[in-house]
Amino acid sequence: MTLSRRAEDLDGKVAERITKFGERCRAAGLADTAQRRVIFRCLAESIDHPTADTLFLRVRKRLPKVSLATVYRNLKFFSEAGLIDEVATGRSLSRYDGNRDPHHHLICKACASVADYFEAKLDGLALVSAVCSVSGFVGDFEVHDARLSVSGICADCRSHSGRAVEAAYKND
Amino acid sequence: MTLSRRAEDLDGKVAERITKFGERCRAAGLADTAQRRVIFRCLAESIDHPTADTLFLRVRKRLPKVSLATVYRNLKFFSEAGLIDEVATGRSLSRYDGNRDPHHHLICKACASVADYFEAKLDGLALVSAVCSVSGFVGDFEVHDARLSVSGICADCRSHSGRAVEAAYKND
DNA sequence: GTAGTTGCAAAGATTTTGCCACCAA
DNA sequence: TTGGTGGCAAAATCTTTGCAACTAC
Repeated sequence: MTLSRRAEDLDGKVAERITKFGERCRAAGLADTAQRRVIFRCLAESIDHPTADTLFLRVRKRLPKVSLATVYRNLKFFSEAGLIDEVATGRSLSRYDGNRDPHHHLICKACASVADYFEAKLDGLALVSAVCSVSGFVGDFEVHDARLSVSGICADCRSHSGRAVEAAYKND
Repeated sequence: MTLSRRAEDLDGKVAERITKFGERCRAAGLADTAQRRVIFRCLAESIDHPTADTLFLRVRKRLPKVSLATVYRNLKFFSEAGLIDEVATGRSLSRYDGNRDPHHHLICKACASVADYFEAKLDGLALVSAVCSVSGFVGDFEVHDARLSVSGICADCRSHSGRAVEAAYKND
């Protein structure tokens, strides 16, 4: 596994997201700054749903003077503007996802890593449409999105008996 | 809405969980102390998936001398022992759920409140078996559980245009 | 020019830990 | 007894904020 998305993705949707970031930013009332472009690009190119701190380390490689506060601030702005998602992991550390296309998450109970899980059959199972079947509401709750959170143990933790995969990423 | 579960639940599964807590605790190698019983009981009787701090305030009503550290420590122990769940919310504040029966969550983007969502058609077992049609694995990932995280805007936030429901609970 | 943005440092919030007295087994 | 547990306070970690300098529009 690498830190970057698969090549076929990079040439497609990810590249498009990065290209359109500037206009999406302005549409949200946010100035199009160098820091924001790099923060978004680093997140969009990551497949590991990084924490703010992990992303900061990656951003700093391209923008050595960037501050952690700027990363935190903009992750929050992006999230509020719907440009990125905060991942629901059940851990207190916030993780972010630059891919807002419908997909699910595999969350490791041992190392808290998060992997994407695309499964057309589940969309076919009508999970999301079942949830939103009544005009986008469940009772009084206005449904925006429904995702699967699949929890268990990732391959790395099973083979290394609990050693945190995260460790490898921390040395960014 | 109240802070306690519906009466028909209280007389049933919730009461049973509380009754069996002692033996479940010892089975997990944890001593059966007064603090642990109250912490678990307060969580099991809550329907709002409280944060550690909110739960601490409720526990303190029954055990005035309890410390916040004890609540944090035991929530972690209970979670590791599989007695409770940490709720995946996409916010940095950890929330806990004393109900480990299969159910889903409605997570408000505005106030971060979490409500339960029971739907027989989408019950956890059906999801798990759908997800891991091949012997409990998705690729190399060992699946333990699969839940829906439904995000959107809760009734309170829609009617009060964003006022945090949480505020009501904070005054425990 | 002006409003919005950044970096820095400091503060705030959340969670964990060390240590000794105390309690359950 | 005796190892596990709890309370307290301090530390560690994570996130937000105030402010002066800088930048996009």
